[in-house]
Amino acid sequence: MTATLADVAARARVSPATVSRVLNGNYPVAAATRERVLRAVDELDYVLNGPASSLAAATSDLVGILVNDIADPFFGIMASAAQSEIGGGPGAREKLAVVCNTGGSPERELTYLTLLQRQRAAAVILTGGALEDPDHAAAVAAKLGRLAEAGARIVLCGRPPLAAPAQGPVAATLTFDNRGGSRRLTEHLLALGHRRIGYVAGPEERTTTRHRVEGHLAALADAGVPPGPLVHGSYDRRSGYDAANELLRLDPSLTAVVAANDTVALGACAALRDRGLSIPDDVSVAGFDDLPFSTDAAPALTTVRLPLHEAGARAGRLAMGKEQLPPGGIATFHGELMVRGSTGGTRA
Amino acid sequence: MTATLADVAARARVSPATVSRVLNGNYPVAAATRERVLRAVDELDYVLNGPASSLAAATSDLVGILVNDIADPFFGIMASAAQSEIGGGPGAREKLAVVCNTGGSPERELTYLTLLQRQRAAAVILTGGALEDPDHAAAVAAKLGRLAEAGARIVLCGRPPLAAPAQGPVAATLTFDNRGGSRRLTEHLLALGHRRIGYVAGPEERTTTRHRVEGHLAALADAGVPPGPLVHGSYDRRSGYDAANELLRLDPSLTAVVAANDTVALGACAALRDRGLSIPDDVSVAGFDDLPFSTDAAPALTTVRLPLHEAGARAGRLAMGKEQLPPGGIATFHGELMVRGSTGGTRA
DNA sequence: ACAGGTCTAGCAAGCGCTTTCTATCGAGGG
DNA sequence: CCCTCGATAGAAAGCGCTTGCTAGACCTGT
Repeated sequence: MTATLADVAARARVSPATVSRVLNGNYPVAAATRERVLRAVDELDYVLNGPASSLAAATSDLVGILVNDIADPFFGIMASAAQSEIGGGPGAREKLAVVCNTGGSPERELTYLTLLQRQRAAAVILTGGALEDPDHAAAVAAKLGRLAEAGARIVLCGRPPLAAPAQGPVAATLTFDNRGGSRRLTEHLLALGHRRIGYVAGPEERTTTRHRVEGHLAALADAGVPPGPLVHGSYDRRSGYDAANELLRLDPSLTAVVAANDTVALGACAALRDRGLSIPDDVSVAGFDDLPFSTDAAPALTTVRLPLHEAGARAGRLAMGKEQLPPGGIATFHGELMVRGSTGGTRA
Repeated sequence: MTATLADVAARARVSPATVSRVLNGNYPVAAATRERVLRAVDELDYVLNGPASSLAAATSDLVGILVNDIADPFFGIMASAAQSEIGGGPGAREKLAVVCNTGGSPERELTYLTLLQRQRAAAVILTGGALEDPDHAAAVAAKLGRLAEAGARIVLCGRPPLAAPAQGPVAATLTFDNRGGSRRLTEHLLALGHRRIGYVAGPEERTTTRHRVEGHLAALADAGVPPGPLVHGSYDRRSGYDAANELLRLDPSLTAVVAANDTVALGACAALRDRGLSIPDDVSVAGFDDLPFSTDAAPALTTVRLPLHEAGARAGRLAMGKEQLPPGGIATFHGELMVRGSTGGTRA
């Protein structure tokens, strides 16, 4: 049926061992022999049997990238960047970077981790906010430990480091300074004169959500301004729409709304518009992440730009071992406040 | 180091064969024995060795989903839908749905196909427009043939069927009626009175690009309206921005611009705004796909909604064999015209 | 001319699992 | 009460590849 190593060997009149070595290029083979083998490979349309190879070598060339929502460009951008660093490593044996969509479900996250462990993945990148449930965190930590033990390089990207003992197996952690970015955003609003600011938070129990809320509250506290209403929701447009309405119900005098991310912010904008409120004249709105479309909203969204591409690329490189961080090292990426049309001064 | 089947067998005081059978559940095993084995698995934290298993069984549980741009929600939505159908098939052995980002590069597409073949993938889903280069098309067709031969189920989603002989190995093809959708969109513009319509096309040599252009031209031809300027570009916002400027340079009297997709349309809108033109009063703009953010643009984008989620889910089911199409079957999804604020009548 | 290197290539032993074939044990049927 | 059959479990032969070790062949330097 399909050609095997042995077939190639026979055709090239060498031993299977030699073919394997030509293919892996990690052992001296005379140029003439190599040539002959390569020709045979070509003529037979030979394709290495991955499972067999992985079994014998006890490693595979799979690299898993876990994302919470593949339909969200926030993850798409990071995954894309990571993948391009992993794909065609020159010289290195081709790796297969695959993205796994957990959909934010803890079970699926664990399932994927198990499947990757089963495949003896060479590396695993976990992106985006982590769930704060202690049980789940422990389960993930345990799995990661198991994976690392089996030789996988673990990289966290856009999520905080694991608690002390569990962080051990993690090769590198890239975090976003969500707290700081959020704080600067709120400071911007305060500087514009806003005093009644509503907050549309992301899903509860997520690190990202908590950090952004904390930054917001810290800015308010520093300014001696009491926090406005806060409601939680998922990271989608609909949730932003509903939340904005709820916020306004809780406090009709709001002059600004800060959202968990850009998508949610756009939903909030829609709700405000539907109520006949003008942005930013009646209410200012701000998002987070600075996804590509934020600039096309009406008005363009004030938000915090996160270096998603850069972080993803770095994560990819770390996963490939192309770059090192001090073991268990942590690098933090900071956000940049992008002031645009959706925020403005309060009416005097 | 890591526990193996044999370890589990020893602990459960049965043979490896029995453990394997319990795990695969396709052979009668006495309840008591099964119980004992399961306990041992648990106690040892045993995780099946994927490569070994795939090697012995000559199949794997990998399902590849190829996308052109993972950062583009167009693909993200399809991939997400497909993945959720593949993920937790109840009963069935857990499959690992992985998405591979080709970045639109023909080489990477082929590389991924080879890697999936190497892994003995159980199924492969190719999404989005295909390159029309005959050499590449032939190479892809050949690879797909090889994959199918090795037992992989092939599903095309959002791309036209392969040319006659090559379509053979393809289990199912889901196409979008890009031509029809595009035609209706242009008809809408014509009905509004537009006669000078510029077109921002996608990358050349892509089926999607060609079909959308054809639909547009067909509508114009039917109405006896001469085509306006057309420029090609990639599927990103920047490209839309540049193209719109170019279009206006070619014909300053344009009253409407149709874009290859929503992202491009938003770029075009930005360009028009920067030139001080009002949408839709001076120029109408239309997109394609109806991605979630199109509705938040200013003004909201008139576009053609494609049932991305539905198509992706169907593709996932087909890939899993949960659903059948007549062999080599083709299903076509139609787009729905969404008229919103970005298009309006021409000034009388 | 010979001992000691340096290069290449082959042998063969697995890697951990699946699966066919065979063996065993009881339980009915004759 | 012996034999046959169904239900379970085990033995063992691979699946296709990698790699440590060994074996020639050839080249140095002395």
